[in-house]
Amino acid sequence: MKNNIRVERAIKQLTQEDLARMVSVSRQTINAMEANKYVPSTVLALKIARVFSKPVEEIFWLEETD
Amino acid sequence: MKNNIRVERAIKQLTQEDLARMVSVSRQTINAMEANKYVPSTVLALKIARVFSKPVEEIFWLEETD
DNA sequence: ACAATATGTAAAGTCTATTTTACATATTGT
DNA sequence: ACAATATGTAAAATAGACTTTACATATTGT
Repeated sequence: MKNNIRVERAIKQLTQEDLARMVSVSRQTINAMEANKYVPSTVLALKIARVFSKPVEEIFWLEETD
Repeated sequence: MKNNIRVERAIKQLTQEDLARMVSVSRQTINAMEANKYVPSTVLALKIARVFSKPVEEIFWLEETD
């Protein structure tokens, strides 16, 4: 699975720490997600999508290998 | 977080085991999700939404407590 | 009623999401 | 250039996602 978080964050001019606070996780969690180091929970995906006012599918998408 | 999986599954006339196979998890995983016993990964949410041809947000939604 | 299928649930195990702390490097503003 | 802010990353710890096995109950079709 891949994601667009870094781009969406740039559009909204949010730092990793800003976003982390908005969705109640640590900054390292945001950093690791952007680096595709792990798959977030659905709760976190819904919260992030809500911050960016976009559907989950526009921010996270499956790859062949998923 | 809550979900609609049982309803969507009924609409498509799929058993828990059918759905489990389609998204490559165990039947107990589907059963536990329907019973709100845990929050699935985003990969699993995307796969389930794809099976039902609906956006993730129409199948999973945040509660106040999330 | 009987047989087959579907669902509920539980326990133990594995794997991985997420946190905390800490430090190094990169970027930005003045 | 300097100071402040932002990002990368790592290690150890905790919590929770997901599996496997197993059994009990409920539902459905004949």
